[in-house]
Amino acid sequence: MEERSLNFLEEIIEKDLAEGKYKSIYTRFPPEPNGYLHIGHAASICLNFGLAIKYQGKCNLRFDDTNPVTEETEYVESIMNDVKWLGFNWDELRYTSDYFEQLYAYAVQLIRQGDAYVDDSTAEQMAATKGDINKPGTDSAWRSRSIDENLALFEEMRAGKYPDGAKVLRAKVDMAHPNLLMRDPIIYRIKHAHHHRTGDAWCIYPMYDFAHGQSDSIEQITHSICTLEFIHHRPLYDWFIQKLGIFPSHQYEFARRNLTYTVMSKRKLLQLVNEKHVAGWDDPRMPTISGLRRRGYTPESIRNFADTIGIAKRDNITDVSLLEFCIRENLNKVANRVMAVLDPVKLVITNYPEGQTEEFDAENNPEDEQGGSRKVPFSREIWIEREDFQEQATKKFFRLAPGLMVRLKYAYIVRCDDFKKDEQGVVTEIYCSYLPESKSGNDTSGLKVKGTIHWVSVPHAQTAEVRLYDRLFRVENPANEDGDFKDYINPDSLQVVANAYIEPALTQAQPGDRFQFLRKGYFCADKDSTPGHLVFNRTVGLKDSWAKEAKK
RNA sequence: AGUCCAAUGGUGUAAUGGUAGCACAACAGAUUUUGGUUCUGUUUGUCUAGGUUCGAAUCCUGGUUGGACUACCA
Repeated sequence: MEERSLNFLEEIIEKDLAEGKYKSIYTRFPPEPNGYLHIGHAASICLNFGLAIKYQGKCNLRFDDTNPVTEETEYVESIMNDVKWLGFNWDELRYTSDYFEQLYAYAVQLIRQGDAYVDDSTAEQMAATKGDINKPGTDSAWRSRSIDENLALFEEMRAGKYPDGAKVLRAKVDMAHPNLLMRDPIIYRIKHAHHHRTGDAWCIYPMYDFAHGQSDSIEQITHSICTLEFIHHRPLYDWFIQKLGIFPSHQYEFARRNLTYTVMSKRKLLQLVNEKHVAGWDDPRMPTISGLRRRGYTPESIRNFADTIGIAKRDNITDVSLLEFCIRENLNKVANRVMAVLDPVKLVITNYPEGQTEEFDAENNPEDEQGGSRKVPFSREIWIEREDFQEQATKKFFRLAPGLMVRLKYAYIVRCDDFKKDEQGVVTEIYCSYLPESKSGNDTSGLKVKGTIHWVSVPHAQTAEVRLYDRLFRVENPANEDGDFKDYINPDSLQVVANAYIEPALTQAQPGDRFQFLRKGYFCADKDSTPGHLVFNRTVGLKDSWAKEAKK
């Protein structure tokens, strides 16, 4: 087992455990069901569930559903699905809405203690009396209502006597506090809205600040981990726990994870979906977990990525090449190799008898001794990749050009003798002769060739649609650029190859199956596939040192 | 401007007063029936100025830079 240093949360936990502050730890992953989870959430999921596993504690999945206007059951389902797919099991499935009655009682307690009051101010009036960063706020005219009046009014709010916005319940903290969140924050507002779980039972809903900490407390969460932007909420979080005298959960913050060449805010992702810049939340170009899944990413690779980037408290933007490294590393070990030609040109082996065919053994995965092999048919005419031929070989080009030899993977060495072009100058056929004694496995030719290329036999070829995905944005950090982030969308983020040629064995592929298309990259059969029409998504290309060399 | 948070190679992250390390990326080479994989090597870093100390990335002070906060969102 590799010795790894602790991150700052593990240090806190080990200290708490060592000092006997807690017998075991309890964490939670608390998404609001108002969108799909993305790779940043995946890091948070791995963190919260991972800590619980590492320290033999527990971790809940809790939906923070206090705003009925934006939340939907569709999101609840996708979130549960994503967490499970990533490989985690929650101890308890909870909803903040489970606690509405308890939260209401907490609010009443605060009123009785003189720590909360009903305010009739409008939103504008409240903003005007809030003060700002440099200026203290001023007390609301309703701040000194009697406890009995507050109690009665709050009950009426719940009973539906008032329209949206007519009244709010506020905590009585300090209107001059340097932390704006402590200037008598709103804790309940009136919303005559249908809730995805409680239906029309309520017309008042608690605010985040009056729900999150209390929910943590109810669930006996010991370490409540959230992102940095909530750091200013911590004094309020602690204030409520202290005033209510409930289980003291503690909040800890870490920096949210960012990735280059994408956006990570739910609002922006929702825009991409609604404005049809992508085909949906699970479009393979999206950084959503469902998008990555459809793209062909494995749970293991995402967990490994989350582990590798670690956690800290400083702003960050991780290079997407690290994510790509993680999926390549995983797929290299488990994905079967197959041959597919994406941009075909015909190669004729002039000295191979017409009508003759052969079958070669092809190993499924050189990285896996148990991977087995399959048969690949061969004939006089084969499809090869257009980029594997040059009319005049540039320097260091180890593939086909007149006079040059390559090995056809699993088959023979061929020498290029000639080629044919059409009126536009496009190469239409390449003529080669093969060396019968160079047969793969018992090559007695004594020849060494530098290049090996993939191919598909023309009469045996099947077709498939192949979707070549690239990064969604042209710039590293679209959210930081001037103007609309959507101006930086990469127009070539999807290229569709309508008719790629694939070897016959591939027609057995089921949606979700992952392969390495030899020399091209890793691909995943898409859910759009039908028995007669296979669709493959490119997960990620292979590292391509020739592409770099060719640019020089 | 007030409060809070953070500053370590191109990127991410370690070193918890004692040799600045790891991964990705980049570069060079070896191996290779994938220009893949694997292996070897190389380049690049402690924001700044003081202070404490035998010794500071680490502790202290000032500065600089970046971020967060002024929703009846979470």
